Amino acid sequence: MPELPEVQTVLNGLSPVMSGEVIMTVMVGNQKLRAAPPPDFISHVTGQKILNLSRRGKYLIISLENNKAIIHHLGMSGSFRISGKAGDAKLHDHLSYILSNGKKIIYNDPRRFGMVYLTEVADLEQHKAFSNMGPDPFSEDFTSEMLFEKFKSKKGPVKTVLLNQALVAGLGNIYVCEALYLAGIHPEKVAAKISRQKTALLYDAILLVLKNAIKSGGSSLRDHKGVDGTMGYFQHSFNVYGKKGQPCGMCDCDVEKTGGVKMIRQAGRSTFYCTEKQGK
DNA sequence: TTGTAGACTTGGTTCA
DNA sequence: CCTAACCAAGTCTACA
Repeated sequence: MPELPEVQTVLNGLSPVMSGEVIMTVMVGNQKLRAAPPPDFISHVTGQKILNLSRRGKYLIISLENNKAIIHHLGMSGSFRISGKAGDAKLHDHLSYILSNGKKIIYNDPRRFGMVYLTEVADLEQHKAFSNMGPDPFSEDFTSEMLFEKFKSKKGPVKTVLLNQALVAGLGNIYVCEALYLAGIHPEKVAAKISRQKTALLYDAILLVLKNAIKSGGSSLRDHKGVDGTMGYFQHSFNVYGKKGQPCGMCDCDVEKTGGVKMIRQAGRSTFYCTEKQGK
């Protein structure tokens, strides 16, 4: 499911239910996730009060009273749901927390690309999930000028460069395509050759598309749902993603002539763009 | 060092 | 209609 807006949606749903509660019981399935909970996970987590939940890039962080932090990554298909009753197990449930308020928080992940780590809160920045991670787009460290500076040394296409979490954290295939469209930048443009002015437009576009997607509860293409099962609806606002051959979102040209949104392949991933607004 | 392809895994969609 | 092939929101590793 998860680029930044989807993870934020999950966080917004889980936080009010989990914060301040005590984890009474933890159940870990035997199917291996990409990074399964460590062997001592259950003993360190059980009986602990949850201080708060937060997000860093595409990771969800649950901070506990014993100064441990649970780090969740939802991979490609992970989701959380909140359940009040027993006997509602589903295929691909891998981990569940039963809280002092009686709620059951269940992590489900068909493709098992998800990751669960446990670390000390004080060591979070040094953890391998974050040690090489760029700033969160909503942090003060992420600025237009910083983006321009980072681009200077990048010879690769801007689309691929933006997917690198070490540059800025949280962008994935969908929102990179959408941000480049809003900024009017061709996805194959070499990052180092983008002007300061264009970079400023891109910076604004990234923040705008992420904010709007969060407002919509993320994008529900396949697996993403809110914790109460509701679907995000930002996919209805896509301008180019998944719209091969169709008119782009702000289209005012003749699709018969232009062929509509173009799809290409970059570094093994699909890229969508408008030849009229972003160039050939 | 940097950039790209491949692997991981399951399931939904499309097409012969 | 059934099946096979292909594709997918991410990240890590292995090469060129």
